[in-house]
Amino acid sequence: MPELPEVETVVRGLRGPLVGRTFTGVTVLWPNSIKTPVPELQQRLPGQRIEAITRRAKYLQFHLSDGDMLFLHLKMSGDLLVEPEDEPRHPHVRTIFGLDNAHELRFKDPRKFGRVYLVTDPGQVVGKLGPEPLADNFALEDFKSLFQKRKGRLKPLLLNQEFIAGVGNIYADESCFLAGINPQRQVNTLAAEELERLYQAIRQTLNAGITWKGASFDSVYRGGEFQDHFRVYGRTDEPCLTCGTPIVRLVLGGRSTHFCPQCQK
DNA sequence: CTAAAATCCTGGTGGC
DNA sequence: TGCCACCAGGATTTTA
Repeated sequence: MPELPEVETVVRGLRGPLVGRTFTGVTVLWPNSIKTPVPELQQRLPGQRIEAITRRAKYLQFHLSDGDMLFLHLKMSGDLLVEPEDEPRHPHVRTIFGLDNAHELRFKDPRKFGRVYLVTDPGQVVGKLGPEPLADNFALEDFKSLFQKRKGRLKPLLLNQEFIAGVGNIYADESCFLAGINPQRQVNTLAAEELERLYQAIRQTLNAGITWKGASFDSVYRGGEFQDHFRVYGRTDEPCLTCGTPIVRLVLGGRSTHFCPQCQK
């Protein structure tokens, strides 16, 4: 559920406490989450300083002093905490990164979907991702060109990270509503004017999510307030805020999808 | 090629 | 109140 705005919020919160710190060790409590061989991770990470923390799609990127990149993906339920090493750990902490200031970076992840990668070549992790929708140089024409030769329904395509990066289930539904486009639409039938509305809607929705510091609910990520501004997501059978028609829920591409059948054509 | 289904997981929910 | 079946959901893998 952490999507682009939630991950961006986490990244911004971690820069202060972590940039300039040096890792001292790694404790792995749930080995399935570590996508680099654990001995290699434990051998290479200690001694590396955090030069910068950035975001790509829904990944956190820790730029390290030896040229390595540490990637963390929060997936469904992940969260990151910086706490004093003598403070008791929450039982859902799965990986512990020791720091040089008697603190620890703790990867808390109840559902165990989160992932950790340490690589020299970032392309191994993020090489196939589509463009960042909020990048300054991501223009309307770039967005339109993504749809060349594409088929299928709109919703699954928006969730495809190789198509466009960082959009997840919530922001896809909210963007379709704002654009007035039914998520079931075949993308090869979208008019230029509709693509323009969708481009603006995606950027506007993601920016709103960042402004509200992401969405918090279902005991997942906490701190943001975007959940109070959902127009369709999770509002099944409730009246559309524009026209009063009950919001419809159906499953598209295996994901719950919410839309107003009156406002979205 | 597209598309759907299965997979990984567990806290929360709804039914009884 | 307690038990339990069921579900969400990002990304990957498998099957159609």
